[in-house]
Amino acid sequence: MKPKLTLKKIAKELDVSISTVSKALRDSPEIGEETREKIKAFAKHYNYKPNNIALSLKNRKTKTIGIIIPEIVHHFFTTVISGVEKVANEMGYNVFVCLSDNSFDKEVLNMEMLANGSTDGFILSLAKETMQKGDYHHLIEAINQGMPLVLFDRVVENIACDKVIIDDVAGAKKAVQHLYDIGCRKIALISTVDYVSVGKLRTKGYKESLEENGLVYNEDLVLKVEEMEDSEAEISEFLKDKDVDGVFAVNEHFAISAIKAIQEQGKKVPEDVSVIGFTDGELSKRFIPSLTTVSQHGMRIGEESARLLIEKLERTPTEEDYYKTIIVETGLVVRNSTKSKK
Amino acid sequence: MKPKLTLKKIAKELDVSISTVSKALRDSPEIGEETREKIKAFAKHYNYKPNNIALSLKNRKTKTIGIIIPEIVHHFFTTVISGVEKVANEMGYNVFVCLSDNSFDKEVLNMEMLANGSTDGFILSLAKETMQKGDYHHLIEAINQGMPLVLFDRVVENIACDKVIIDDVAGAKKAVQHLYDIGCRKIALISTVDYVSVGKLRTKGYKESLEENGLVYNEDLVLKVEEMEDSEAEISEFLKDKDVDGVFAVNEHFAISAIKAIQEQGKKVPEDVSVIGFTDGELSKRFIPSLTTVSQHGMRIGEESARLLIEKLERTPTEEDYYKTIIVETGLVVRNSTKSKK
DNA sequence: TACTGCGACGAAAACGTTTTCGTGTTGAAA
DNA sequence: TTTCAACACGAAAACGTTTTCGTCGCAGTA
Repeated sequence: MKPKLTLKKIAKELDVSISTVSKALRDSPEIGEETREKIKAFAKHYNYKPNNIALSLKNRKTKTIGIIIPEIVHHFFTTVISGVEKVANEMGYNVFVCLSDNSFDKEVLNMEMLANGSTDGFILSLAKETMQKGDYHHLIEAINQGMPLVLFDRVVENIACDKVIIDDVAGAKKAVQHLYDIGCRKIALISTVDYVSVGKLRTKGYKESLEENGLVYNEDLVLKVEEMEDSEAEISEFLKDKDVDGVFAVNEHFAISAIKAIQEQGKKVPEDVSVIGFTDGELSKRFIPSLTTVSQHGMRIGEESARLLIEKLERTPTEEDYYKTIIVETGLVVRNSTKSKK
Repeated sequence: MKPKLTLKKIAKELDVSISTVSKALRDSPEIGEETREKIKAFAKHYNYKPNNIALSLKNRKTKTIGIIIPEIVHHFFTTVISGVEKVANEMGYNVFVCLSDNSFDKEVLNMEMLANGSTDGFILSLAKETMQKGDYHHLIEAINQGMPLVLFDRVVENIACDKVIIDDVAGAKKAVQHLYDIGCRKIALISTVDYVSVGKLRTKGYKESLEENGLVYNEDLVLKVEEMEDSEAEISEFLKDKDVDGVFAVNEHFAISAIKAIQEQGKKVPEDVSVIGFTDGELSKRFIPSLTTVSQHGMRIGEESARLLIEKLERTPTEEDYYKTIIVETGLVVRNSTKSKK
């Protein structure tokens, strides 16, 4: 109900000037001890808090970073957020999360919104629609305007900014290699359509690992799921009567759908077919059988992204500009959806 | 690289005054057509976008609402966010998401941050630690300062603000009634500690439903889980050799832990024991057996919350102030973790 | 000619800060 | 007594907008 205390009101109340109040509160030696204490006591008593907006306008910086993610249901993204928050808070920054819902328009809108003063820079994982369109003008514009940008996970090559990614190829190879090691020889791949960079790269890793182990790549064993919504039916159809002993899925949802399909055919996981996923989420941990997965260390990705961004923010603009790409190692978490080594 | 176009720069460039530029861009009839077109063309060409911070400062409103949630891993909260975003965007508002990580301090920090100009109001679900402490001074302060506040899900009684909740008691009764209807007579409850309001209320519903059906409340059949981390072990211990034919768990994690424990004892779900959860998340849908749950309609909760908040924001302050509590109906989603009716 | 009215634009205040640069009052040194 | 620091404080600009209220010139009217 009280209309917020300002410097001006304090000044009026205590019959001093605004500048005196400001200086007193910031412990300037310019102000006499008596006045200073009086002002500070008053401010404390009435719980004065400086107006952030005014500060931002004055300083031309907001001490805030934005993170735009395509969807929030993926556990991976939530861990990234945690990582970003962690280091941002340590460095005195606040974090605003925005969702693009995988929509190009919403991504652009969010960026414009954040770029017009609300934040000092942002961290972004591209929306699926954006990658499909291949339209990155909004990124370039932001960069040109001097907004630092860090891309993570779903990135695109020729944009001049820092990037934090995992080695999808290596991760996929790790997964397929593990399947090979436990004896699988007929290994299927369930991936996403190719314009999602991770789908493409993980497919590449799958191929390479097959080759390295002397297996041949067989198109019949590869499914590229189009629609997330119908993925379950599509996967079930794909696996029907297929002679496989291992499945590598590029995310945990696909992996679970695969397990269900396999069980419905009367086969057992992992005895008859071993299944391995990507992204270590809640589902992977708690499903029965629990899933062997390639873990992405979302937390670390978030931390690195935030570190890169803040580093850039706090550098004097005269320093040389160059861009880094940080690759965060993947790990392999072995659980019960794959046979044990023989 | 270019230091952002401002009204002042446009004015200088075109040799008119700042006010003229501002008016021209807002299509004021005060400005002659020729000048107006010239200015608009220039602005468009150089992609002028007004500075949000300056606007916020001037208008004393940000057209932004904040939502603070305790944790992001619960699918329920993510659906609430979606709901909030949906109606907020429709009404021309932006949404900032902040996490309290269930920590009291972080909740207070987030609120102060958001209250100092960044947002016009917020939507909040209380952190566990806050409810445990019972310290709500930060809420009261915010309200006193004229920041509208909407609480959802984890609310507290005597705070003067709008609230959006589900009828936890009724939802719990629905669940237990369903167990009764399919023939269960020895029904266990797995709940949280009582200071989490939902735990308390759902326990109440459990009791009431037992009574209504002529069953007696038996403390031995009730577990209040203390630590989320060790919940699995705790639940397993609790169910050991316990003679039950139905389990009502107040969230999906507990429900799944219960199913695991039951299966480990060599019993079958749902043949020997029926299990029902609360909150309809990803896990419930995809677990095997899929979970029968009480669904909370997070999307609608988010929508209602945003609607309430914006309504309050756009009302002239002279109008009468009173507070609503909206109760969103729960639904029962019957899946495979409960027997079918006989 | 003198007044009125209007079209087209500019000056300035305001939002809440911080900060630079005064300015007036002391007390002490010369 | 004069001069000069030191001290304690205030005025004002600046950040980027919007908006109210001029002001100026000119055409139309009496």
